Amino acid sequence: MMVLTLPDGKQLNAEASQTYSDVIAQHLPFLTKKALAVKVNGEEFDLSRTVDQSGNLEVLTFDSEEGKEVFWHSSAHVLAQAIKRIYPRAELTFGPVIKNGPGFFYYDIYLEDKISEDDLPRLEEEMQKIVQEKLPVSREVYERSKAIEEFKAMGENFKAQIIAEIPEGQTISVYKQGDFQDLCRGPHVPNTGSLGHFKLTAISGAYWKGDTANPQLQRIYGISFPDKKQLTAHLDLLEEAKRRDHRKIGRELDLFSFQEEGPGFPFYHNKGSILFNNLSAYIREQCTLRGYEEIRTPIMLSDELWVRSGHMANFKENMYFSTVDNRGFAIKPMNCPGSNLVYKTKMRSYRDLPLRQAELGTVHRHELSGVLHGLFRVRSFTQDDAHIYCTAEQLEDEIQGAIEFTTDVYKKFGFNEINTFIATRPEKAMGSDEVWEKATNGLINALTRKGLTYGIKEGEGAFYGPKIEFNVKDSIGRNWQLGTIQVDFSLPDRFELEYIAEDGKKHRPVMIHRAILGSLERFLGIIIEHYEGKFPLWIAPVQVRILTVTPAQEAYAQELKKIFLKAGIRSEADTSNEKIGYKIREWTSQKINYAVVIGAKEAEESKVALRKLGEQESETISVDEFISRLQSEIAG
RNA sequence: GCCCACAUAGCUCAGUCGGUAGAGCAUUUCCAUGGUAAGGAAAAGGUCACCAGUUCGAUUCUGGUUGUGGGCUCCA
Repeated sequence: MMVLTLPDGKQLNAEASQTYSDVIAQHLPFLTKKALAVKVNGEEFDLSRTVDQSGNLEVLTFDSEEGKEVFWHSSAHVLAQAIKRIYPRAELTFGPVIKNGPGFFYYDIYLEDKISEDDLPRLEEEMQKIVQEKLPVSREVYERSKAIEEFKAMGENFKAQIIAEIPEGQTISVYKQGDFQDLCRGPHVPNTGSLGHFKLTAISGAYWKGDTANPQLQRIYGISFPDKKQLTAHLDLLEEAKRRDHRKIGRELDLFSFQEEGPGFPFYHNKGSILFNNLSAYIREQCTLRGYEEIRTPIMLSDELWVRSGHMANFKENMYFSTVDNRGFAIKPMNCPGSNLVYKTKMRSYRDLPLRQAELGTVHRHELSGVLHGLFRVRSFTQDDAHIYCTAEQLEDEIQGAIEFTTDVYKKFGFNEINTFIATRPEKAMGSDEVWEKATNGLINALTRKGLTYGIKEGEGAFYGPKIEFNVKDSIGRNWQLGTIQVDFSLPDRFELEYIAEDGKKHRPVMIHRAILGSLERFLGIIIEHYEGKFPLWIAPVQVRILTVTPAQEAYAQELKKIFLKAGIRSEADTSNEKIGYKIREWTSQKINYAVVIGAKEAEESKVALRKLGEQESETISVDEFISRLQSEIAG
């Protein structure tokens, strides 16, 4: 007799001869349909397994992350089965569940025939058929040599290789469903009928084990949901994301462009430039309020500096170089070395610390051509960077201040759901364990004191110190990684940074690198998509468009423009020879916050007919009233 | 950088089975003088990304270059 404890503390008795399906059918009938697999004492099993231990039992359904993984992993198997039915010569390789990318799962196959996007509907159909066939999924444990032999006999040479590489002592399991079998750790859903609706979302090339020297594989990405409605909802979300694509909106609203002459180097048009400047001004203002000093360091600095900073050793492939007067220079890929040179221009006292040096620094990084992507991934960008020099004792307070600063800024943009991660010591790292532990604890304590929960990204810290990463969720639920706070014990050493402490002796300060928006370019791209180009008034490049009903109001329109300019309101006038309906349409498509329509009546009485973007009604008010309303809205 | 796809007017896209191209929108001009999501007409606008090759002839076929898009870590 086994005793299983559910997450809510309820206990069930089970016979050793029973399977987990039996247990669920007997004790938890409401879960019979939804159950995909079980987790017993932290380990996941198929429902068809017999109960062989007492302990904690969790029934995995699509509602949990782990349940989704099982669902998607089984979906990948169905994809593979469909591929094998249509392309019997295809050889299977890997078919994992993924966290980011164009699908929830993919399957990499080796096949000489090219599969094209046009072939995907046929595969989807076959997958749907496999679900309707309700094939039971069974698990078998194999002995290594037998498994290799069998997969080789099936022509699955990649699978045979994978099996050969499985570490000694690990169980080799094979899952079968109908005419299909695949090597897999599992667990899987009990029956292909437990799966739902599929959509194959992308097809691309990949390499065996990600190495370009290896054979080229074809990768098919897919998504799946138990419910057709959920699938439709997700496809709608993808459509929505397409509508919000910052590259498209950037062109439509005349914000920025890219030119062949500068791949990866954005050109800001006037309106994009205003947005950029507004972001910068906001960050400057906030930095000043929080006791930061602003500096500006050169774009190009001599090679020796980059040797000293370690960038030549660690970052060279991403840097641009130049030779001037027979001396080597590098264009800065980061701002920290320049900031350190400023630090060293005078003897610093402990009374100067913490010294918070901010820089809106434009850096250049040579990214691989294939990864460039609108404003999200560029080769030249401006960071809202800052370097805080402080004593070890001040570290935690400074980190806490930086956290508060960061979350305040995100909230200003309506990013209310913020997730934080701590990236810990990587394998290759500088500094003693003790120092790392202290720094990591400093980060954890600061987060805890702010009442923030955090995830751990094991081994993902920088080589010179641990970091906090901030993630935000945008208006359509997508996650973006934005700022980081990093503790650095290495650069102060390399640059021999010092301050005179109370004891009259020289000490080494600790350095914190922090960026909130990260890259202004990327951040701008994110808020374009987040707001769908409908920026809040305070940051909008154009806040009001003046629309004349007839050309007779042109003079009044120009007068209003001047008045608005003086009042600090960004406006433009549409005095074109078009009907008002046409102008309203244009104004709407430009997503400008307000329209003021002026006809003969308004011009006569110094009034405006005000209409807000997204609203149908307009309201006639005096110019003064309009200005004071806008000013108070801008002030927030 | 690698793989696949794409590159035709400012934008979105047709088209040419090899005989140098077209629409809608935008632009300009004219008419209409208008009240909250497209009034009408006309004109102008292209070395069909770039460089070679094949051909009597290439925007079209072939190769290369550049740029753009989707991928290229997830692990049986």
